[in-house]
Amino acid sequence: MADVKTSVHSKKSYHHGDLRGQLLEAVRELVEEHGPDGFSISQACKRAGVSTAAPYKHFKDRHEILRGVVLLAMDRLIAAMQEGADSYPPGDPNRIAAIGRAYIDFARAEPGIFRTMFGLTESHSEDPELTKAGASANGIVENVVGDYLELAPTHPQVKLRAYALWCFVHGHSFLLLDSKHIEGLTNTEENEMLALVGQAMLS
Amino acid sequence: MADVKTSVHSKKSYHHGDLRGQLLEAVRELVEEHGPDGFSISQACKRAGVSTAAPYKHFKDRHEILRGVVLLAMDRLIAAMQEGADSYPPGDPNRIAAIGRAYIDFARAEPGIFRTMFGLTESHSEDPELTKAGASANGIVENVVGDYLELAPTHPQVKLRAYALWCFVHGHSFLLLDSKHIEGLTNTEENEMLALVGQAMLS
DNA sequence: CTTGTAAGTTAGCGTTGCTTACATATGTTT
DNA sequence: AAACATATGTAAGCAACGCTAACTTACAAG
Repeated sequence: MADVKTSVHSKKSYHHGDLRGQLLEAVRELVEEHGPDGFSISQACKRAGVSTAAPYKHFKDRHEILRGVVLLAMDRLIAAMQEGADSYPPGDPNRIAAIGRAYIDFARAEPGIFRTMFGLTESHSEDPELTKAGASANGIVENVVGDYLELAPTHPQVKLRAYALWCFVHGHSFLLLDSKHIEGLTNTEENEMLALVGQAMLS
Repeated sequence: MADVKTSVHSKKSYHHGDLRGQLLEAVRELVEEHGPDGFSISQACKRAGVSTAAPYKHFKDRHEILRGVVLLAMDRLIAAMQEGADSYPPGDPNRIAAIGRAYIDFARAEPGIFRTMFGLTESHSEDPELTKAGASANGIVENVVGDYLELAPTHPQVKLRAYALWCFVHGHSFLLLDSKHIEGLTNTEENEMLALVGQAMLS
């Protein structure tokens, strides 16, 4: 029982090592296992090995915990998108498809978290950090589209096309999770569709 | 208090008024007011003027109530889409944009319900009625696209393009709710984008 | 050593989802 | 009409949950 926290330091300090981080991880797992609202603070506490009152030393309420989880997920998603983009040289149309694929792959790999990220009723247009993260993701797409069209990322046409692409990829990701996707859509067909839409949107 | 039930007559409602319907309506209102998970059975019971145990004579559990609310919303959405399509003659490209606009307008008009419809973690690919409703909505789009392309609605190319359009509209609707939409996107610009995407996807 | 503060604990309140047992209204049968 | 079966409501209560209050412990600085 006591060996859990010895991972951090030698002393058997029955003050926790990194409870905040462990809680975020526990909630992330629970959300992934049981859906956006299938988790409870109690369960997360049980996983972290603390009492149910402990989290309130680190988070104001349930919502703030979820916010933390979503922020970390945003970082992962943005990193994946950027990585996808960086796997092709600037101007290469494959860059755009790579970003879309990273987005879709993330939704497939972490459906619970993905749902949570875009399911928060409150705080989405309010929270500055979340807004900033969203803008960051949007910026990646705009940069790549701008490179391709050889226009500034702030150009209205670039922004509109980037947004249209985002709509498509986002919608597809969500429909995938709801199993509403077209029957028998193979991976190659999906890639073809991505390419087709990208092509259509950027010509 | 008692006059509520006198409205209905004999055959349909045995005992009191139409509690099932009243509960569905109460939950719909609550979901719209407080978000997909901001409602409680207790509150709905209070609105319907019954005890908290009454709903369980009509619904198995909380989830089944939500399912009923979502099914009714599906009917409304499908009706709106069909109405949008019917406002233009077959083959008219405006038909496609009209369906998309109906979809988006629904999301804007009933954001809480819209979120709920596509936020249910379980039962989406499982529930036959929901699947059927989803297929029905999909069918509307496929029919219109098929008419336009002068191909059968079951033609692979029709299905793929219809799906791509749906992805776009669905994604845009969701991003709208999350206030992630492009800044200063006017209605006319939105319509232009709809037309542009429709054009691009159907050429 | 004393003391302040950060980070845990226990105990408990109010609400929720749901169940069990009981009460009542309605239609059908006799 | 009386009895029954069924549909539909209530009352009471349990377990789990979010969150708070009050207390306790550990560490670190003076």
